[in-house]
Amino acid sequence: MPATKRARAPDSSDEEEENRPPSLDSRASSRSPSPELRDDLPADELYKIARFQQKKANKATKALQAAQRKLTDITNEDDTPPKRGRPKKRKVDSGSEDDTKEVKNLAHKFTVMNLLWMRDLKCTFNTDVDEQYDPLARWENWESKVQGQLADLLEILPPKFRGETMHAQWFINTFHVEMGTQRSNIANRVRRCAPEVFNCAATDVLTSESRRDKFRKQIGYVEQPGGKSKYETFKVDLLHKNYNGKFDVDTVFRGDALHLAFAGVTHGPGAVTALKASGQPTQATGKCVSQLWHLTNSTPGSISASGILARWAVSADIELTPRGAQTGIDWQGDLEKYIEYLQNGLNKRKNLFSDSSMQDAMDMLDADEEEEPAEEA
DNA sequence: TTGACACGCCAAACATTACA
DNA sequence: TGTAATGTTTGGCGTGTCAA
Repeated sequence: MPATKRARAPDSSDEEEENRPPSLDSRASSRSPSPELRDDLPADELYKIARFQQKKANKATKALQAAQRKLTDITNEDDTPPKRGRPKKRKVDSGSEDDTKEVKNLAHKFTVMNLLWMRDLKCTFNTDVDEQYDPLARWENWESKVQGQLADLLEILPPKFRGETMHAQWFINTFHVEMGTQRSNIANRVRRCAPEVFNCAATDVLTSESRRDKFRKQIGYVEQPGGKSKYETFKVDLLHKNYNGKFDVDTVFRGDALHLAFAGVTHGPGAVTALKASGQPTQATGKCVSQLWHLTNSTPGSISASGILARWAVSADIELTPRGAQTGIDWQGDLEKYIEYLQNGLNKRKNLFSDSSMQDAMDMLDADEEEEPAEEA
């Protein structure tokens, strides 16, 4: 076990704290100015007011439900005085063995196929669905991001886990822990595959310094006038097929490294070698997650995660954290921008794609006439 | 048919940092 | 200072392949 000193990366969610609505605080909504209702208001204004009132009602309901859950927690708590020393781990509540196993599997799949990181996971699970949530406005603010996460979750959760079960402590904890484990596993795997993926010597990716020296330009590092430097989000060599120095809608998310990283995650390290040699990821001899999860198609989340993992694998960062401790790259922010970009592209193609490969998804995006994303313009 | 082997998943142990 | 949170590593185990 290498005992490397590690500086805790600042949580990228901190930045969002200011924009974060106090969703469980009913007093907050009463501070907000209420739109004025008049007879001569146009339909779209009336719609806005209806949404505003609906949100207020939802907030009040949420506050009540949160209070009820808290009361239940307190009631269930053991009231014996705490003993000295490290307390024994208590099993508060738990699902059946089969349910727990299923939740673990769902969390693993969700991490790879939907969101590598979730914003405030525990809050998301305790947030109630906003019926007025608009997927097209998902990335506008913190609240809609949470609703987007919730929508993603509800899409993958079987009916038996929706409702009260997904508010259960054992369920949230299991999902949380397993997302972390899965992140760690795939990060470890992708980095192990890095020499194969990037056609380089093992020593090139061995240390933070060697990766920085050899690959930082490929993952978006640019020097700016005045001695400053930064990492680009979209103008990144390895995201593109045959990168020509600028963002290209025809080749972005087509980089070989993305395909290889995705193959490594879903079919195992052996598939990376096979994909490079024959163009097809061979079937792993053991069980691979592709089989376990019955994967039939890629998603904006999985394509974005492949982009992040491919970049991170050859970055100077030692750990896969929301914000890189060595590079300062906001990995979680970049991930969300990728998903936003891909989803916007897909929404313009009638909201869905059911094709069987990442290539097909990219082909659809290719046809899109979208120019360079606004934040990179 | 069977045993050896390769491959990949997973959970537990461990390390480190942040925070109360 | 103790604990929670987060991430890494690794050994055990399950599964598929192949040769004898």
